[in-house]
Amino acid sequence: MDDRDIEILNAVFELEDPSPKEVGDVTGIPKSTVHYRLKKLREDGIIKNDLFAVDLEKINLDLTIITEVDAQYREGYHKDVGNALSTIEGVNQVYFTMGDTDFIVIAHLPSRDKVEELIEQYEVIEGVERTSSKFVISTIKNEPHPLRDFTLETLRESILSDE
Amino acid sequence: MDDRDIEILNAVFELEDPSPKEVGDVTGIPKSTVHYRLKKLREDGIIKNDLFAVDLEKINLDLTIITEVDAQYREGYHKDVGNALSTIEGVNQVYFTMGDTDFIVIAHLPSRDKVEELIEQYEVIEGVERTSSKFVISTIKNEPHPLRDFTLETLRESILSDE
DNA sequence: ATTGAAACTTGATCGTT
DNA sequence: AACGATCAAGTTTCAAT
Repeated sequence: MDDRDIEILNAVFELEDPSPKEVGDVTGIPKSTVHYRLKKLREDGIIKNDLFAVDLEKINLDLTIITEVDAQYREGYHKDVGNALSTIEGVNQVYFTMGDTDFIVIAHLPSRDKVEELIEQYEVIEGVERTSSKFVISTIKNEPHPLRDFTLETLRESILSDE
Repeated sequence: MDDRDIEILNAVFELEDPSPKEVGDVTGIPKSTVHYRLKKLREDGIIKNDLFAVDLEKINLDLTIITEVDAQYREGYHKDVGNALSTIEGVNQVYFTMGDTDFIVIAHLPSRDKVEELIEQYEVIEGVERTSSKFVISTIKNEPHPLRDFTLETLRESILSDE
């Protein structure tokens, strides 16, 4: 992972639909070299192809619910409760956070009358003690490519730091 | 938007690196038809090409902070505060939620000593009254393709409902 | 690890139904 | 709107450095 990889990554995330040719055109690096580097980045698990983002609004899945789930502490329960939460239909993100034993869960739903159902599913998980949900009125930002949230300098620092 | 589109969408999100050929092979729909349909879905803004997901851990951006930001209510402040939050480096998701005038903000950072800095930036925004942050110990799930969180039946119901 | 050139695959177009 | 045939374009491979 060197400066050249970062240059390529940056181009990949700036372009909407990157390809060896496009990245090559933008960076001036020959496309066969870009191909070689991208292959390596994929092999190393740093990036994976994952095409197409969806506009949730357009398909009626724009109801977003953010829930704080408290669970009682027990050996291994982070994982068990976390996995149980992860497999519930509509659940998109599950974070296990510091402090009390709790989770932040973000889910999408097609309609408001499914909300009760969803929360019920959270509460029925063994170990879960309390849930507290918020409706999202509007999603102001949701960037599928976190790399786009950073400047090139920050990326360089962050990526090259642990070599 | 019909059943055939849903079939194609489903194949697209099941495959890691979809293409007219692959989708055609999987669904049995001729690739020229798949091409035609995908083009339409793109034109309608339902999907957009957005290649490559990153493993944040591998590039030292795996520190996640979830913050609840309270702002005092004023005409148009939802938008102003939301936009201000959105442009802060590292901020990945911003939700404006129901109830009190508040936001849920998810950010990624390269290191813990940048956290103070981040929160400081939240608090300096005009109208922001209070922030409360949680460190994420582990990200149990974060699915870049929300469609993968649903069964085909739910998708069908949800997508076809508003025609 | 890099790259120019060759070989091959496939995405995109077109014309017909 | 669907799709078979065609072609231009891009991806991938390869050999030399």
